[in-house]
Amino acid sequence: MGKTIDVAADRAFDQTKTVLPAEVARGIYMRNPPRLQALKLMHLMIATAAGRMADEVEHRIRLSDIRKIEGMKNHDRESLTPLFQDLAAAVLTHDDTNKKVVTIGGLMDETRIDYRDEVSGDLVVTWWFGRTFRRMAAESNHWAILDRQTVFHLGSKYSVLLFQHISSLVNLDNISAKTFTVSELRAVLGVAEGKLPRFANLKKDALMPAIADINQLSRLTLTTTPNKVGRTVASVTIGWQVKKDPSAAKRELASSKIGREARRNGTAETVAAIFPETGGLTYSPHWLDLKRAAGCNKDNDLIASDFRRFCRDRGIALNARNIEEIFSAFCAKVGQV
DNA sequence: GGTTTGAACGGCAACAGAAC
DNA sequence: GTTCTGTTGCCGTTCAAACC
Repeated sequence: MGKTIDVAADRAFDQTKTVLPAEVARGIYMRNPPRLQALKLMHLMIATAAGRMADEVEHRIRLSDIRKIEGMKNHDRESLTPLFQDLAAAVLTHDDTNKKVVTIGGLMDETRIDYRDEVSGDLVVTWWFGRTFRRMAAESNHWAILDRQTVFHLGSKYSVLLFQHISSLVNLDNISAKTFTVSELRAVLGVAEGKLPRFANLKKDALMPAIADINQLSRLTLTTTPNKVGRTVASVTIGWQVKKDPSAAKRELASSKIGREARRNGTAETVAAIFPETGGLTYSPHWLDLKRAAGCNKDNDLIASDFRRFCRDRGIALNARNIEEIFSAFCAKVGQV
């Protein structure tokens, strides 16, 4: 058994993260990539199975649990069926270069939607992962730990596929960029054959929106550098950095999807601020600026914990509309210590 | 000079989610 | 439940620049 299953089992309690075998995350091995909602469903199913994803067992989830996920549409039997059809059509190709064996198989074996209780508004979905997926998961020694909230909020399948691919590379030592040929990039992004035939379209409609989406909603900042042969783009280097202050992304995840693009482009106001729920202010420049402007020099960790206690005692939410004013007034009162 | 390519711009259908 | 708005995904057109 590979290490990935151990990591998934250890983290099964953590509802905010999904452990994904790197072979799946690097979707370059997946043909017929599913549409966005089906991809999110796949992440939910793998997260639900966690340390048992490689076992030949039945997994189960209720529709009501799917509906609880923010970023997932309000599904019913009719809308779920084509998504499972998508997942059933996804083909995994695993090339074991040591054994010199290529394995081709499905992600899913069988999915059943039990609608006996549909009248009450609930369904039970049971599924068995395909043998190829289970073998891949069992033998996997590399994994990606994905922030579940980010995955469910990403707005296109291109974003999800690129995010899971880059996430599987982020923790590798001494690597902070990877170069993809244009055809590899198409495979990573899951661009169907014959679609977006020109690089200009691929860039404008798939790559750049995905980069912008990931940069806005995740802990990562991605950059792209086209590598040309003459005038033709032959490959693209994608670099990544982990944000020192992810509070803007967290704020965006907590806000409405409406107007997100405008905020991304800087053509609309940013969403209301949220004071960090944990930790100090050392890596939160926005809150540090407010503290300094208020003439306060108290320790960054202490002022944060004191302010959270202050809000808790008075029933003030950390995402209150005027949280910045309240924090500024609090800092001004604390002043120099 | 013809062809290919990237960049910029816009249009349209479909869909999701918010607002009422 | 319906309407409205924002967004995605895809395609087409035009222009300029580079290539053959």
